[in-house]
Amino acid sequence: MAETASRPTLEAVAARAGVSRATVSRVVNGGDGVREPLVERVRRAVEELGYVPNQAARSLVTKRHDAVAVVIAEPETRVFADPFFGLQLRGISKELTAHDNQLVLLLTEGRDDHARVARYLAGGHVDGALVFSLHLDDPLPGLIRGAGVPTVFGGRPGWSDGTGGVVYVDSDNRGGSRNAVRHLAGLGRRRIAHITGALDQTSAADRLDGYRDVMGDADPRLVEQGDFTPAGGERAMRELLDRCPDLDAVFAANDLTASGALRVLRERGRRVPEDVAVIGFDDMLPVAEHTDPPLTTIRQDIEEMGRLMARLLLDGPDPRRHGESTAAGAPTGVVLPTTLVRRATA
Amino acid sequence: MAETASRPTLEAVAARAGVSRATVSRVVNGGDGVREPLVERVRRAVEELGYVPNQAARSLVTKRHDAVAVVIAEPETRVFADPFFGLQLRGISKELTAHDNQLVLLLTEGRDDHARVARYLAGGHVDGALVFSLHLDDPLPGLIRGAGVPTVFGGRPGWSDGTGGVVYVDSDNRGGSRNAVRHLAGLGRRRIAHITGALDQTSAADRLDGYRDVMGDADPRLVEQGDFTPAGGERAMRELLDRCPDLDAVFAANDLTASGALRVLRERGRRVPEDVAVIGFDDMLPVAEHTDPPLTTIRQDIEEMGRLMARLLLDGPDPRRHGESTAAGAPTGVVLPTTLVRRATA
DNA sequence: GTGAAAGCGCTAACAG
DNA sequence: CTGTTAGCGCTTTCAC
Repeated sequence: MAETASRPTLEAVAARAGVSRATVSRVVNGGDGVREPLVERVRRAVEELGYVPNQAARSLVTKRHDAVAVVIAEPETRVFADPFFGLQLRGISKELTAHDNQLVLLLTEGRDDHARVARYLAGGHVDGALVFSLHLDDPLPGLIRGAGVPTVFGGRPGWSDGTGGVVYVDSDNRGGSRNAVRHLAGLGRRRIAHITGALDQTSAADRLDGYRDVMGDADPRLVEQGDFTPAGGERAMRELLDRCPDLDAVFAANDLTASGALRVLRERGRRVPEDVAVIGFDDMLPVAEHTDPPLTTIRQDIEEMGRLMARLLLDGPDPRRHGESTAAGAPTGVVLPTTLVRRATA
Repeated sequence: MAETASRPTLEAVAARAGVSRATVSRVVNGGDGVREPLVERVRRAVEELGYVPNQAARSLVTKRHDAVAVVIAEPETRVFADPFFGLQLRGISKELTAHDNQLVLLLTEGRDDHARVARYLAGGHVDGALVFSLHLDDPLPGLIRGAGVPTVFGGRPGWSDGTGGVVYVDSDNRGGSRNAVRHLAGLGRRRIAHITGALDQTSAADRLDGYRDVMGDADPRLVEQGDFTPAGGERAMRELLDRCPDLDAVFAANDLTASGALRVLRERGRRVPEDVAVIGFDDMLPVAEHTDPPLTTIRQDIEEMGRLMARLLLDGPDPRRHGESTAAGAPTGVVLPTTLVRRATA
């Protein structure tokens, strides 16, 4: 690849404006403490020369990079199969942009990549990291914490090993789940089944907990494991129907799962919502609006989660020594509310 | 946000290994021209100290960044609604990683962002750019070419203004399209309709051209405009059915569109494929495998497109003065083949 | 083959 | 308020 063409330096601008490099630097960085006429002259010189600061030189002295890494683990599975991460990225990007930070995307596919990511983060190339760690046993979070970079996690990490101080943003999975099941119960449904997500992710576990909160010690055969995919939803729905033909409602761990369940329900001749009411989770528009019939679901504001993660990283609580307890001693998780969106299935 | 903790420098490693900074530098950068025992000593020192080169310092002198920007315009519309960009990103990421390059993600949402991106690219922060420009009238490509950064476009740009030398990677949309229509014709279908994509994108235009290549001057009422979304597919399908109740096949511009069309077909009581054969484009697995019935479609290897874009940027033809004609004078577009994947709808 | 020295372009004390 | 002066950590001639 080609080298970047040589661009004008501070020196050049200074010469043109007839001032010192330091003055130009001051103006470029906000212009405080420089008298108006000079500011003006420098601005013009910058303009005329098309000067853009050299970030490398700046970083070298400031030790800041104005860049944040976004680490997404295991794209092979879900990533981009549903729009989840895309939306999250959008939120992150907006917030970072507003703070003049760049987004360095790190996608990982396995153990080798973990080492690579850890090395990169430890290398101090970025000011912080936003990490999506999907699985309970993922070694990545540990590596990352070891790297000593301020980090915010997307979704509650599974390894709450008591260290506290882990910063994360999550939806109120448990509460939303309760809401869903209560809604179903309010509709008069009594045999409410649940298709879980991949239970090695806290979001799935939390949603299952929410279901149990409301259902108490209901028939355990009403719960079947899914994996957040339509195919998993189909499989689980078939299983459930065979096992409990009398079920009259299904709460699916996400919209994709619900779409699979819906397909099986139709195939088996159950009317939705007359015979079986269905409710999903996520409110993934392209999915939820186009199932047949349109899906009632629990909405989480995914883009906002992304934005919040970035904000937390940039202004966050005690970012100096992330990983320790804060002064308050509290683990700093932020949980966003969910809302029920009613369409046609429940 | 916190500053990056201070890490060991070249100097420290040199001291520890009992050599000069220059020697350490040589070893770190491949170790050519350094005698084996010394290499060994330095390696150990690096290891023990956990030394990682400071990229900013290196860039400052080499003027290279080992970083590539990926610019995705207008996320609001399609991006991440279908897995297209995600897959592409994955391919890009893999290739960049293999070349030790970082991926800087630039998402844009409007005119303001354009200026921002142009400034960033012109600022020489990255060694090159991978750009997805969706719309014919997008000003972004122009701005980017003006920034003087080596660039590879994803999808054939619409503004082939005769300058030549534009490097891009695209699927054989037109050929794939012909293939689809011929397949339908081979099945004995005669009234083959086409639901287009958003026609301000070259991929949609090319697919329409392919359809016409085969259909010649067929009934123009068999073509209805869509927009690459399921909703657009539904709308267009309804229209088509009203206008030409005798149609016996539909070629949709992408799988999402086909899924919408399928829904309407079912709703109107047409059996697929008996009454109406349907074929899509993309082979977006989560969509194509789970339509009802599973969708026959034209596959394009999206991840490979991404990988190829990155490869082209990194080793590309005459990258020094991108934008000019190459020695051969040819515009350097790379077009990837497509294949027909037969499932149940055609 | 190895070391010494000179910057890369910028910011941050510190003087003036 | 503005200019002068040191480096930031690294690569790269250029001698030895």
